[in-house]
Amino acid sequence: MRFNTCVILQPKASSVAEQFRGKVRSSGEVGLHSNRKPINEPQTHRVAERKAKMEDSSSKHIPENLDDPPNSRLFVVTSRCITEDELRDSFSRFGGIQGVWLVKDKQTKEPKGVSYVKFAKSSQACLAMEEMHGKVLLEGTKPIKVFIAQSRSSTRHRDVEDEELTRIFVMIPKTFTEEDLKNTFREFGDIEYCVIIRNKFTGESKGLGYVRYYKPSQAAHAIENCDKSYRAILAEPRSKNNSSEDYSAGGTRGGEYSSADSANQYPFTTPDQGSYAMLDLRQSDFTRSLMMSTRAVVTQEQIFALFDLIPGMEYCELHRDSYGMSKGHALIRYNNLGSAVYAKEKLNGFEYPPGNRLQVSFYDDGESPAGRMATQFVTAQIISSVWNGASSSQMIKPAGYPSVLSVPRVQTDVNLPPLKKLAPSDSKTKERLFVVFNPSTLPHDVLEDVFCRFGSLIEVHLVPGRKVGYMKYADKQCADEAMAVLHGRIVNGVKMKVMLADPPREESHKRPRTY
DNA sequence: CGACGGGACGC
DNA sequence: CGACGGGACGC
Repeated sequence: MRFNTCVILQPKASSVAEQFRGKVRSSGEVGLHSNRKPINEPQTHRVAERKAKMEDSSSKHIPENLDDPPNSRLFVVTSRCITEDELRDSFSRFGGIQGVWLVKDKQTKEPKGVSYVKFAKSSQACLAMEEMHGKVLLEGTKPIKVFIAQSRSSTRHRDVEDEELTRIFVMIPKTFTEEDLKNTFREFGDIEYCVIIRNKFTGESKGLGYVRYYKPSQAAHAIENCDKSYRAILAEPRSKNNSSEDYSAGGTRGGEYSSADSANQYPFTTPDQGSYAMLDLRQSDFTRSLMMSTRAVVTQEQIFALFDLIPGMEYCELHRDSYGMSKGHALIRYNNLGSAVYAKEKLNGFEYPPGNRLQVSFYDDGESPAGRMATQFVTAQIISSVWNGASSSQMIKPAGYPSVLSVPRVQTDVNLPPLKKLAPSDSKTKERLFVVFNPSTLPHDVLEDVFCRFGSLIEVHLVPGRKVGYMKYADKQCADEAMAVLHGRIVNGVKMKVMLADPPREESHKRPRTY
């Protein structure tokens, strides 16, 4: 036992956050410091299988990786007369000490009253900080101050605040509520609050969240021990926010749409939702009205039924041109812009009756600046959202709607089964297909349209910048059938190789618990 | 040939 | 205020 120093622990506040970190003014210097070499801590290295070479132990480390893992090193301000052994003894009860180092003056070799204590884990360092800060180690000396050491590469000279050590940033299922988040992470410590990052307009979770603990050791414990699939890391402080967060067309910033909730309308166009309330276009007849032209014989009832497939139609009238029956045009109006844009997207070029392509355009032909803006805006949302899973399929009428409307978008040399619903996005993937496109990739929505038809499709994933993608299926047989039917086929002029995907890179993660 | 792996909060 | 050592793997 090298416990020959009487360590006096003065009971004080236990939370670092509450404690006063007063200045230490060490006056006299008692030239008592240990000159012995650093002692090898029983590290958990498994270097055993090396050539027998460096067996003479006591020559190596002070830990090489000073900041590995992050926040595992303490910066300790003490009396100048503290020894390395005394420090080590004081902190060893928190476990995992990898090194203790007293800073000394370069010239005089006198200790400067500051030292570093390296732990194996951040949680150990944090706990030691919380417990030891403010303690009096040597009778008659000032209480010590204990901080997480700045990383060696950092040039900052500020103390690391608890604020930076108590909030973690995690990836969670989109279905998680704040309650779920709290229930998941409270096993690691007392939680001050949980926040889920949501789409500001729709409230839809982005699958990311923050958990604020009361103590750094709790946050560290969570990061070290929570399921790896949460990818927990320390959250960057909010204050020094990245200066450039632009909301404009930011490329991969998709997903800014809502899920359906109200019965007969597209949620992103409900009048009381602010998406583009600023463009006061919702009540404009022009931007909600479509013109349909046809050369074939159609009846008022047929056209009505067709455009009524899109929710929100409030007016539809067919006008026959002279000498009836050979030509006609119809005026259709919806009660919201989104429905009108969607109807145009889906029905323009649609063959009805078969062999006859309908022409559908905006009544104002999209020529007004406001109309163009609105069209672009809503179209962008629709393209990425319509076929995007269970929530959006709610707004599609169950009978016939999808299969009828998707016809003009996809041309292929194979007879496709009708559209099927996507599997819920949190379904477990049972099989993945790897698809190579030649000469170029296909749009996401087209692929979803094609690959969903065998059932249980969870998600289409296109690899950015590559001509390949992955199709995730919740059912193996569905995936196999898709592969059998689609391999080597041509969709919209693009030939596809459809293969089983290699297993994803091993990451030994358990799946997130589902409560 | 043709391979995935991610992340940020209205002041 | 109170901040960064000693010593050198071996293809």
